[in-house]
Amino acid sequence: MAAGPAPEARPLMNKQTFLHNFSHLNCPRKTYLCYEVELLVGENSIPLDEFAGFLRNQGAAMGLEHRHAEPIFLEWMASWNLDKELRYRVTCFISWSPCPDCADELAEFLRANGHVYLRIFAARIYDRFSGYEAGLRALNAAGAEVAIMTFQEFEYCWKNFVDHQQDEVESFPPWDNLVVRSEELSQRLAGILQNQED
DNA sequence: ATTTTCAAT
Repeated sequence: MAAGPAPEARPLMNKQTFLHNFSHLNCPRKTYLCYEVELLVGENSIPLDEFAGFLRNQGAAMGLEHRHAEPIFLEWMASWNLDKELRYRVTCFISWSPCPDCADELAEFLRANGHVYLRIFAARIYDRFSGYEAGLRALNAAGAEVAIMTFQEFEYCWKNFVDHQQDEVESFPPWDNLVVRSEELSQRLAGILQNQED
């Protein structure tokens, strides 16, 4: 292998931050979003490591504009200038599912960017605002795959987005009832996506 | 924390 430049050390999430924010046992007032991008070439997908990382929503500080995680992510995506002649799959792992407004913004983005396929795995369903069901359906209808994170996705994030401080990746430490809670949320989401009413 | 929702819907 030729010795290229040192790989960019992309920021990794603190272990406690991940466990606290993605757990079903908590309802933190903040949202974390991990993302990765693959280039789709024929039957293959090529991970684009320069477009992988995580972010969180902004706000809660006095005087600063509150921003949900999704508009920030949309801004980042726009800055990447992904080639419209190519096809990409963008995957997000987000600790709260998108609120109605963010779901609409994401749907609008997808309508304007047919070269981007979006998958969203949410740890929990954010149902604080009325219309959240319709928002998730709109996102789904715009072509996004919307799903609940299962053990597999939590473990994947743990391996790929979390700082283990050592070379060896510790195995993901699941919380109580992870599998059951994830399954319940998946059932609930399936009902939301199938339903035509609110 | 026996925390409960991207805080102020």
